This record gives sequence, C-alpha cells and structure tokens, in this order.
Amino acid sequence: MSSDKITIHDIARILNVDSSTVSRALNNSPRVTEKTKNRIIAKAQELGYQRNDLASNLRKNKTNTLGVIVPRISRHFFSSAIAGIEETAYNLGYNVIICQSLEQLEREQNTVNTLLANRVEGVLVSISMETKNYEHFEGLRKRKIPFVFFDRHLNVPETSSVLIDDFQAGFDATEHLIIKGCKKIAHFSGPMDLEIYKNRFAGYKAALLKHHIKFNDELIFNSRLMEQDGIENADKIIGLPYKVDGIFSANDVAAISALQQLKRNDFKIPEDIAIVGFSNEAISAVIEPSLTTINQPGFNIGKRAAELLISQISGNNGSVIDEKIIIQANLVERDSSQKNQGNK
Amino acid sequence: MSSDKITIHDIARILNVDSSTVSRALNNSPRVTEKTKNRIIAKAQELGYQRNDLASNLRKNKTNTLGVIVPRISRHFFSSAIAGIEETAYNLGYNVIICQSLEQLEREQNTVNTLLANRVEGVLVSISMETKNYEHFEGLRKRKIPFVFFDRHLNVPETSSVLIDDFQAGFDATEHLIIKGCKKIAHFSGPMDLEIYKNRFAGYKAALLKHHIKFNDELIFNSRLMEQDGIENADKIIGLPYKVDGIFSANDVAAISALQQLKRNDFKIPEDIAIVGFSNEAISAVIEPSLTTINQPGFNIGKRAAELLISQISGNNGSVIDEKIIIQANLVERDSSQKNQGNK
DNA sequence: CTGTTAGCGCATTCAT
DNA sequence: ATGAATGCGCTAACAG
Repeated sequence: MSSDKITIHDIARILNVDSSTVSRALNNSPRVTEKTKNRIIAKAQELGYQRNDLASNLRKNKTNTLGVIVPRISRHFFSSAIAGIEETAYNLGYNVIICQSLEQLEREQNTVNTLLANRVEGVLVSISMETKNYEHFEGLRKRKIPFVFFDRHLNVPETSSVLIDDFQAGFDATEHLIIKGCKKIAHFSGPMDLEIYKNRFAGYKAALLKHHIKFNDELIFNSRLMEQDGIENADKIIGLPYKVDGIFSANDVAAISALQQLKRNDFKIPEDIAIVGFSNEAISAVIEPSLTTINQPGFNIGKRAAELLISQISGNNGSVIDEKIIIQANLVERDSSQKNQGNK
Repeated sequence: MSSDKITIHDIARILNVDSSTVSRALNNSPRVTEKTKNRIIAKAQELGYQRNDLASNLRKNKTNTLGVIVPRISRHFFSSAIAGIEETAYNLGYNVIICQSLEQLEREQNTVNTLLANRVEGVLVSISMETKNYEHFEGLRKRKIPFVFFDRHLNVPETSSVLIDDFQAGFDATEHLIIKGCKKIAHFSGPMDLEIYKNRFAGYKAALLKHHIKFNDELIFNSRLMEQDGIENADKIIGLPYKVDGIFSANDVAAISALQQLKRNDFKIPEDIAIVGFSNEAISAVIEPSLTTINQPGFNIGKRAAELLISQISGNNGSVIDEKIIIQANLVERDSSQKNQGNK
C-alpha cells in the first residue's frame, strides 16, 4: 500500500538480486536475462517504483535539462516560444526549466544561478529590458554551458542568437504606411538598449529616407511600450499642432491602447490615422481589421533556438558557434477581403 | 579560470578546513566562526562555486519544487495562471516545473511520472480534454504528494480545486443576451466530460428556464471549440431555417472565429447577432467592442491554487483538505462609452 | 549474466 | 568551533 520511497534496493532485497542488477534491468540494459529483467520490471510496477532522477542525474552527471529565461511567461510571444522550445526539447529527450525575469535585471541574475545550481546543460534566454551587459552570463561560459539568445539578445562573442529581422519588419511597416499615403508617421519606440527596438527604429528611418520623407524627431515617442504608454502617446499625438496620419508602433500593447484611446477621441481608424504594430498570433486573430500587424513567429523562433542549442550541447555544431539565425516576420494586413482564414 | 565543477571539497582543501565546515558556512550555520565563514564565502565567490542542488536535494530529501501540468502553455489563461503560481511559489521559496499535456491523456500520464521522478512536493493540475478519470494521479496520493486542481478539475475525494464559478458565468452570459432582447440563443459547448463545460451549459439552460425561453437542442453546437469549430458552427447557424440572434460560446477561440466567419457573410455584430464568450485578459483588451466577454482571472486562480497547495504541503491546513475555492468571473461588456480604460 | 565496490556532491550526526 | 564518518539513491567499473 504505502509505496512511499521504494528504491532499487527494496526491489533487490525482495527479489534476491543485487541492486545493480535492478538498476540495469530498469534501464533496459542488454546485460540482464530477459527473465530476471521481466521479474524486476513486474515487481517495480507492482510496488509503484519511480526512479529518483536527482540521484540518477547526480550519479550520471547529466541532467538532460535546458533552462529558459524569458521576461514574462504570460506574454503570448514568449509562451509561444516556450511551446516551440518544449516541442523540440521533448522530442530530443530534454526537460525544460522555465524562469521569468519579470523585466528585472536582478531576477535575471538570480535565475542564471538557479539554473546553474540545477545543472542545466544549456540555456535559452530572451533578456529583460533592464539588461545592458552580459556579466551575469559569464558564469555559464566559464562552466562551458552553451546558451543561445532568442528575440531579445546581446552581442556576446561566440554566442548565437535566433532573431526576427526587425530592421526589415520596421522598414516594411513604415513603407506600408507610406504607400497608403501617410506623410506624418509617428513611431512608438522602446528602450534603445534593446537591439530589437533599435533595429525597428532603424527600419523606420530607412523607409522614410527611401521615400524622401524628412525625419522628424518630434514624432518619435520613446517609452517602455506598456498599455499606459500607448494611451499617453495617443494623447500627445492628438495634442500636436499638425495632423499625424500614421503610426508605426514597436509593439502591440502600446499600439492597441493607443488605438483605443484615439477612438475614444473620435479618431477614425484608419481614415484619420493608420497604424502598424508588432503583434502575435493570438492578438492578430482578433485584432481590428484596420490595424495592420507584423506577425511574430514565436513558436518557430523557440523551435529553432532549441535546435541550435541542443546541437551545441551535443557538440555537432560544425564550428558554427557564433551564428545569427534570422527569421522573417510577416506583415499581415487584415481586411474583410481576407476570406480564407483559420484553417487548421 | 576554469571554474568547472568546484565542490565544497575543493574549497575545503584550499582553505585547510573540512568540507563539512564549508557546507555549514555556505548554509550560514551559526556553528561556524564569523571569520572562517567569511573566508569560505569569499573563496567560494572567487572560485565561482555553485551549489549542486541535485546533491543537496538528494541529501536533504527535499526539493522545494512544485509541478504544474497545463494543457497548453501558450493559451493565455494558462500562462497567466502560471504567472500567478510562480509569484506565490517564488515568494515562498519554491521552484516550479511546468509541463504541458497538449490535451493528450497519454502525455498527462507521462508528466505525472516525470514530476514524480523529480520528487516534486506538490502538483497543480488543469486536466486535458481527454482526461476522464484520475487513475494516473493515484501515484501522487500513494506517495502523499498533495495535488490541487485548478480551472479544469475532476471530482477526486480529498482533493481541492480552485475554480471559476462556471455555472454563474454561463447564467450571466445567457441572461445578458436575453436582456438584450435575444430569443434564439445558440450555445457553443465543449466536451461534456469537463466540468467547466458542463457547468457553463447548465448556466445557459438555467437562464433560459428563468426567462421562460424554451430550450432547443438544435441550438447546441458541441465541439472541441477550436478555431475551425467556430467557423463551422457559424456556417451551421447561417444555414438554419430560422434566425439565431445570440450566441453564448463556452470559449473565446470558437467565439472569435465564429464572429469573423459571420462577418465575412455580412452578418452585423451585434445587430444581427450578439455574442458572449469566455475570454482572458489579453484578448479582451483588444476584442471587438461588440463582443461581450467573461473575464477569466487566470493569474488569481494560479495564485490561490499555489497558496492552497503550499499550505497543504506545509501541513498547516486545518483539516481542510477537500476544499473547493470558487472564484468569480466577470462579465465585461465593451462599448464605446467605456471611457476609463487602461489605467495601470 | 550477476555481484561487489565505489563514489557523484552534499548535509548531518556524532565526536572532539 | 571544527573534523570524521555516514549515507541520500543511483550507476558504472571491475570481478567473477
């Protein structure tokens, strides 16, 4: 009844064999007779034996575990990325420990230590908004634990990243607005320490340049792109002496709250103003038809990042250690002419 | 340089003390002189020592780890719940291992074993759509590992659950439509093995009864409530010989895809048809103003569930072991008169 | 094919 | 206040 704490020794004693035989049998070693193997497995099942992975991993000095650090698990982009990571990890026999930094550097540092203490064999990380340098990842390097950045990265030598092509996405977004006829295009930008926001901003500027539209510093609204920021940005836009006719927002949260705030002030979207914002699969499924979005392929990024990391762990990376994998984001314009939606 | 594999023995050797002293010092035991303690801590830091939690946990027979099983991490309700779980766990010094069942019973069974092998001290679970009985949780019970269901639960004796009041939510949703003037209200229901769908359906029927509207079996569309199901449901509604004027969908995914499909077929929402669907914080933030939603407080449910579980682990549950905590969901009607949105 | 022995890294009892 | 000895549960090297 009480199947509390059954060990291989318990099984061994009952069956009059040695615990090492039990261990071998349970690990399906070829060095045990089919007959005893079956006896052992049957008894183990009967007693409800469960291997203690702590002990096993300690002994083997191998955990088959990856660490993941994301800013916030409840952001859909990250939970999709985790789903992608898990799929790859699961198929390749790895477990995953997930940690949140909650956008705080200090917590990010702590999570690295937690992962280290848990002897993960590799780490996937998307840095917090507060993260400016990679000191706290040096411990991983020293211990030769490979790590791969995804989406939000730092330029660390000999470290790979899996990224969205943010420059291109920013360029596409802005050009899309220009082609629609917009002349005064505002940009909601994020912390410039983060490559992704820098690159999106660069894409914005490049598109203006290409189309001979003068860059206007007044139209750049820098913030942390939270819900409240979008509202405030919208208010500022409304307050400007001239008319803004387009917005390219570097994320969806601010884009959506700005959109709602504009509507509350009787702006018509997109007649008065057109918006492009980064988004993700869930939100873009329900978003306003008027809001063009750039799809962030979280699942694929997670998948690719995990594949890359595991290949580095296994050492079958043909000298490619400082690789940047660039994944294209898709500009998705939603309108009622889009018929063929939602198939599988 | 190579801070590979530093153990307490390494530190002990260098400092000419015993490893047990190092262990004590590193655990801030009062049984070591401040002086040696400082020397040890300094040296540990210098060498980049990191405790091996595998060994530590094995020795202590204590992992301070909770397991979480959810159907799919990328569904916002679940990732919010996980965020709530993590907050509580983090504050109380617990780690969390997250597993996905991907709605498959077999994977759910496997995850239980994985968690068992990892010697978690408690488990939080939201069951898959395929789960009909609790055999595979018996191993937890036998090992005296407490587990708590959240959101999707089974009636297991002596097991607590943290739930949304689905009956009430279903009732509110349906009554809302009736008060709006709807007479022919369709219901998109989910698998009836799951309590949540059963209860939402019961709430629907109760509201009809209260308002003397005859129940019509033809208006019940049972499915797994995926995107494609919503589209198919919408098509069926369009094909009916009489006019449906309201829909109560038991989840958001099907509600949204149905809504889009109806629009594509020139139905006006909500003039032709009104919809209430369960939803979550992210989606309700961007959802059509015309679509009334029922907010699912994922974060709070996760938080409460984790608190309950940890209190059971600690044994300071005053004999309350089979508790049902019911959390109210909020009906949120979105319309343009809603001014004061998005404030922190 | 199976048993014996050893030790992964740590925390803890008991001794001094 | 510190050291010595032990074992958590498991796997692996070496015997036989």
